[in-house]
Amino acid sequence: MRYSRTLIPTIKEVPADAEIISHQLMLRAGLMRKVASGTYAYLPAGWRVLLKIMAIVREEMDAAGALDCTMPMIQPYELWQKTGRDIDYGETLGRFKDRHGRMNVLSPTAEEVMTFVAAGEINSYKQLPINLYQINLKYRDEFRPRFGVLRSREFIMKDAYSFDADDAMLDRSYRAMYDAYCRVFARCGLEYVIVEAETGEMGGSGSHQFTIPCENGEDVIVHFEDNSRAWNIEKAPVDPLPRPAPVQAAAPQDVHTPNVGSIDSVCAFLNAKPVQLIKTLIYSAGDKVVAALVRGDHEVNPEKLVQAAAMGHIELANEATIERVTSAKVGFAGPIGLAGKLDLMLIDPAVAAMTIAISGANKTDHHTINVVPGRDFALEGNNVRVVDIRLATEGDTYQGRKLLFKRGIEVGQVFKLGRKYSEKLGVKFLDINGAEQIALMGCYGIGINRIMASAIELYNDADGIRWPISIAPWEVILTTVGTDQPIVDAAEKLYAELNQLGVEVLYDDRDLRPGVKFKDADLLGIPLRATIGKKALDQGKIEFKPRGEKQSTMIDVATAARQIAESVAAMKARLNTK
RNA sequence: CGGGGUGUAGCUCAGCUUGGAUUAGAGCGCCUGGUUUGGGUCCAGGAGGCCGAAGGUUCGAAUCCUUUCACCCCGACCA
Repeated sequence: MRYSRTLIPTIKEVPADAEIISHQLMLRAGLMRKVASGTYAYLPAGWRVLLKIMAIVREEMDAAGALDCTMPMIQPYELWQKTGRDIDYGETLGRFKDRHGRMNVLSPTAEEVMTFVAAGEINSYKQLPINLYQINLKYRDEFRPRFGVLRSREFIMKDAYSFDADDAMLDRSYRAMYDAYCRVFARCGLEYVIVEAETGEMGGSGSHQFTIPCENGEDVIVHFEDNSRAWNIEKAPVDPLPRPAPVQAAAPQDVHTPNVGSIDSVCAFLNAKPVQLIKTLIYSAGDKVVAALVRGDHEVNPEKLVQAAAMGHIELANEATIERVTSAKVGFAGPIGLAGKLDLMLIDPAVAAMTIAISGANKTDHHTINVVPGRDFALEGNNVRVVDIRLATEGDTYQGRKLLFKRGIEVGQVFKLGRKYSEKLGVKFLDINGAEQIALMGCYGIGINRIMASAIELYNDADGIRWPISIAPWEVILTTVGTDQPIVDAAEKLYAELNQLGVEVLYDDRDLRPGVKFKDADLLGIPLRATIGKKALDQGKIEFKPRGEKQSTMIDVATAARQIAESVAAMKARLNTK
């Protein structure tokens, strides 16, 4: 590709509305432009990067036996109603009515269609296992798109769906994807961490996330110091605190705390610390009401809560429900005498481990002091249980080992879905005995754009991007200094030779000062640069230099193309075998 | 959806508090001519704006008021 004939609109200044480095560099290097909040146009150089990432993903998926296909982006709403995800997804699900008044969904993911299609075609155990995948645009009407391409409304995802006859087969399908993902991210040149994850709205029984640790990540990774295990914050387990020996304490007593509802204001008013408080949160699950008790300085982990409650979709109760259950305004719920008015009360072990606590009094503008868990409210009972329902905090332990936190970007996730979708959409087959069975499923996603952005987050310097060669828009940039005929002739010849050898080369043939061309080359982040200038060329040499290194080596014009091609191959091989 | 902020040239921004001599500006980018050629040359000339939109106040509005839209940040939410 000749630089003068392509469109790579680099800019010197940092765009005002780009906060994180990958977003800034993608704009500055002319890879993309914003069209609206959360939607981007990819320009030629940026699109080349995405194409290369997709090619790697395809190769590894194909090698793992998955089958490339494509599903419609516009899907009938009824499919989503069948699985209940029209509700679960909420406002994030993009939908529109067509001219006939039919409701449609803009695909945010494709479990429903893929399962629907599979249901029509799968009817024998002989067809299993099978794994279908696509690389396609996805749409999610995010509350708040941000961080450039990391949380956009429209993005490219590879999503694969396996259909399996039994648990062992699902395990194998899952493992094949897991291994393929390791290869994909290694080949993309990314350092990644695999974390144990929750399945969230996807449903299912097991999940791992592939995460790129970096400062600007949105996900919190909880891990052992030696990285031998890591969890998504949603999943991270914590050791329960030991139950204290019984203490002598005065009887519980209500105190007047006018208009003091939040933890902070209660602490200020009663001169207490959050650790001394019991936070009582009221949730709804359909028509059931659940209370969740955590210590004042802890947060409820919604995923753990859903698991523990086992009532399906669960959300914070509305004001009316809270007032009905607690007989008080919002902000004054407490555990004493509450269990009888609920379907379920879940108590975090850290609350059970408190000696003397402060809680809401179930009376507007009142709190109760001298609350002793186990004495003033039961820890066990028909509808009362002590169970881990909180988010881990830094300093917590698990299996006696310290838990550390770091941030990361989620670039891929694998799930065992079980029968959640196949049952509702009818993926049935006859087993070897002629008995009807419902297929087990797994689903496996990779965020293509996120790979691009996280590679930049990981590899950049003051001059710009430093692409891993496997996903760089071009492998080599050929730069001429000056426009003397011998220079141009040598460059044209080398350009032709490199193309012949299959090297992806961007030939900067522009009549610009060398400084400008070098700056553009560095900003764009092409891993190797060949420079043809008068002084060296007079001695039959050209300069060759990896991005980011000061020193260039002189190579003979005659053998330059071959040497460059060898360097490219060596760099790629290093990523492939990692 | 709550809180905060910003909309002025393609980009980054000044001007707005205190309305009028600013004929709406600067730097970068763009076009023309010259100059220069190993890390974003220099000189000269030029094109480019309903000051986000709509109402209002005023003799007079980029500037004050009201409404609205868009975008960004924090939060809530989220595979």
